[in-house]
Amino acid sequence: MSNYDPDLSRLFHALADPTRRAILTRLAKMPARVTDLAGPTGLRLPTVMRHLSVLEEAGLIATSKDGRIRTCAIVPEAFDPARTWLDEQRAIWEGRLDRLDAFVMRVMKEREE
Amino acid sequence: MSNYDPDLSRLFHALADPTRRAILTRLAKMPARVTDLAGPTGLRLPTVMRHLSVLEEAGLIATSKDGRIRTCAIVPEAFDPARTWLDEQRAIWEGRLDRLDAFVMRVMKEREE
DNA sequence: GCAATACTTAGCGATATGTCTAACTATGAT
DNA sequence: ATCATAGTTAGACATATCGCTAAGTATTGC
Repeated sequence: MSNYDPDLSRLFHALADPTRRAILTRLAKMPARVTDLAGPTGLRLPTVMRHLSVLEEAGLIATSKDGRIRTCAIVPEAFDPARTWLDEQRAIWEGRLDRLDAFVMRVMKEREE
Repeated sequence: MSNYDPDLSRLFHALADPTRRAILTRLAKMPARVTDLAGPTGLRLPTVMRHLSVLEEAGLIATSKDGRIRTCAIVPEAFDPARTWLDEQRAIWEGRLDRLDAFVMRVMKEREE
């Protein structure tokens, strides 16, 4: 089970902040510069920088610098482990339902006899 | 856009802790008492209680008390908003790819002329 | 009744998080 | 060379988080 994976913790933690989610949504549309990202948030540049570094350490964005401009881009595959974990939980839960179904079926058959 | 939804923040935050994920995986298999959940974690009861209340406030689990025993159960639908948000991001990103595709197709057609 | 069981509450301490201001570096434009 | 732009670093501050111990309450079993 991947629960104790620190990457997964970092990923979910990165997604737990509204500003960071807004930045991701913005970047999902197209890459952007740091200042462009800061604008809509109403936050100061250093604050946004911090959010960006959280996102980058979680692998959710990649950045590169050209001259004095840093361009940020989303890394779509980075969302996969989160999705996979959610899928796993659902599978476990559904597996439990399946076992319940099997149980009910068995009881019903026994009744027929 | 649901980014500024505090529920979503609470949800992702609840999922960002390995102990809480382990608890959820355990509960996905079947409901359990508080002490049963605490056992595998190696953490003290009050600490586990805190995790449980974070999970409950995020809507991920529901608990009920019978006598002196509190039983915790998973709430599978509670994962949906996280899943939905991830889907939305993917849709936005894929929409961008689609537009890129369309652009490439147009350029190719223009070249043919 | 009394002891054991199963939480629950209160409060402490270390560390992490999210925000800011102030001062700095590097690059581009004139 | 000078100045504006774009980002960076350093440090402060309030609050939140995660773990703990110690001391409660409420139920159950003998």
